[in-house]
Amino acid sequence: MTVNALKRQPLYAQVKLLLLQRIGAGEWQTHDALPSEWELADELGASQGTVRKALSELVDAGLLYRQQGRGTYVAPVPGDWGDDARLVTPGLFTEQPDELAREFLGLSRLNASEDIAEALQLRRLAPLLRIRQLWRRHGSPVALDDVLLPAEVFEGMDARWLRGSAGVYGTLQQRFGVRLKIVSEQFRAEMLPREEASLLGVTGMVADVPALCLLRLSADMDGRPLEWRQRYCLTHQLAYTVKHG
Amino acid sequence: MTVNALKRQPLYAQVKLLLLQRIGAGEWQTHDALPSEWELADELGASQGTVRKALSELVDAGLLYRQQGRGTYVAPVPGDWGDDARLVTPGLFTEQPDELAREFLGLSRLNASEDIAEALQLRRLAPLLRIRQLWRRHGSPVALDDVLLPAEVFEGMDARWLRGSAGVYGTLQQRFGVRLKIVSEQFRAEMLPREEASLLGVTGMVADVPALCLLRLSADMDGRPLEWRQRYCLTHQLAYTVKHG
DNA sequence: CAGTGGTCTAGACCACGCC
DNA sequence: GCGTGGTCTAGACCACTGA
Repeated sequence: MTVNALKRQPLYAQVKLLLLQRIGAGEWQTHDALPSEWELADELGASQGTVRKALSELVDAGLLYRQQGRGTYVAPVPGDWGDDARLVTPGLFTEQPDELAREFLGLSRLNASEDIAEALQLRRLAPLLRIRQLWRRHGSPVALDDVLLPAEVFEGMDARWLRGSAGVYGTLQQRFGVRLKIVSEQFRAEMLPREEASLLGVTGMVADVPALCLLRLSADMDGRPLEWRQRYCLTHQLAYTVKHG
Repeated sequence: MTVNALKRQPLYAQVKLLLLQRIGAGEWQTHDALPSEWELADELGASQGTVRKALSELVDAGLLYRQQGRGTYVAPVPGDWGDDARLVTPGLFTEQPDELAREFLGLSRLNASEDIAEALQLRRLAPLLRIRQLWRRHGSPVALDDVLLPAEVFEGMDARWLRGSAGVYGTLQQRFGVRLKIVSEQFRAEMLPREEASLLGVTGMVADVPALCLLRLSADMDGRPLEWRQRYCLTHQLAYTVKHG
């Protein structure tokens, strides 16, 4: 490597970081081809094998995909359900899931509770952005999201962006160059709280409904936690399915 | 490579498969060191880099672990909760989880329902082994497992083995040389059924309790589905936490 | 056919654990 | 100091894609 021996990081890690930054900066758009492994190797003064190792890790991380004989491409940003999670019929693991329609409900501000401040490594009562959105399947509400983001990091967030089709993760990538990665998720069964029941259209006689409550913590590629998401799912006839590695 | 060019598999894949078989056969025990990368390379007639690639994939798959400067070792078989799942306090992602005690309840036989037969790629009504076990935290029941396995594959299963500390996955590894890997999991919120409520010690006035219902499909390293597990978790004060890769 | 990713080698050097 | 895993290189060949 010509220059970048500044840090005592392995060369492939430096290459990976550099590519990560250039992808984040939008140098290549989704489904654009990167330069070939040899071109990158020349350009960065590393060998093809070293570049290949860096690219492989980015492929494993889901940021790139490869096609033999063609090239290496920028992968689309995963939607708000991630690459591996879907809502399908309980017990049927091979079922093709139906598409969910996203409905943006609102963008507001609030202050971090103690738990959330700790998880996001913020001070208590730190300002947060709250994004609410509803998921519908065949027109019926099936899930409700509360997405909490550190307000200082995402200053200038515009509700109009969130009405678009990109979802929260897509918007963060496009507007702020931040790519989130799920760190940890918690699942619980709860009786659906009143406010959420109302938003999910569960009212009247059948008000006492159990709901799947998902808590998600996500971080950027450097590991800085940036998202706390709470999702209520109606799993009366559906199951929250996660495919493993 | 000297001989093994039989299949049109890459050499590293053949090496990986060979090591997988030798590990499964018990050639090395848990925490035993494998031969060094160079020794394996000599022995198998491959280069160190090729052996390294095979080992790396086994490390990624969780079967081996490495210690720089020391060696490569056989990883312990993960417990019935997997490497990444725990029960912790909701909202606290960094909490150290308390240990769960496992209580074997029984081994019985039944015939596969349609769903299960399909998921396990068996004929309808195929015979299954059913293992029931209870999980306690600080003495209180918190989860109940029904593990269903194809009876023909695990003929000779002995209840005494399952009383031991190895758990289901440990027993399958030790007694049958089969290592399972979680393929997919489904989460739902349900009202706890009567039978499960009774086993979990939820009785009387507070009988109407929501429970987290987990459905898990696992396969061996060749991808053959071999386990259908249903788990009810009491998530009143706990959350089922999954760490992501 | 040329260009790309995918595999493999031999050899080198580094960083770490341990005696 | 020695043996281990961890990195890096240069060069080779294969398999696939698309003009």
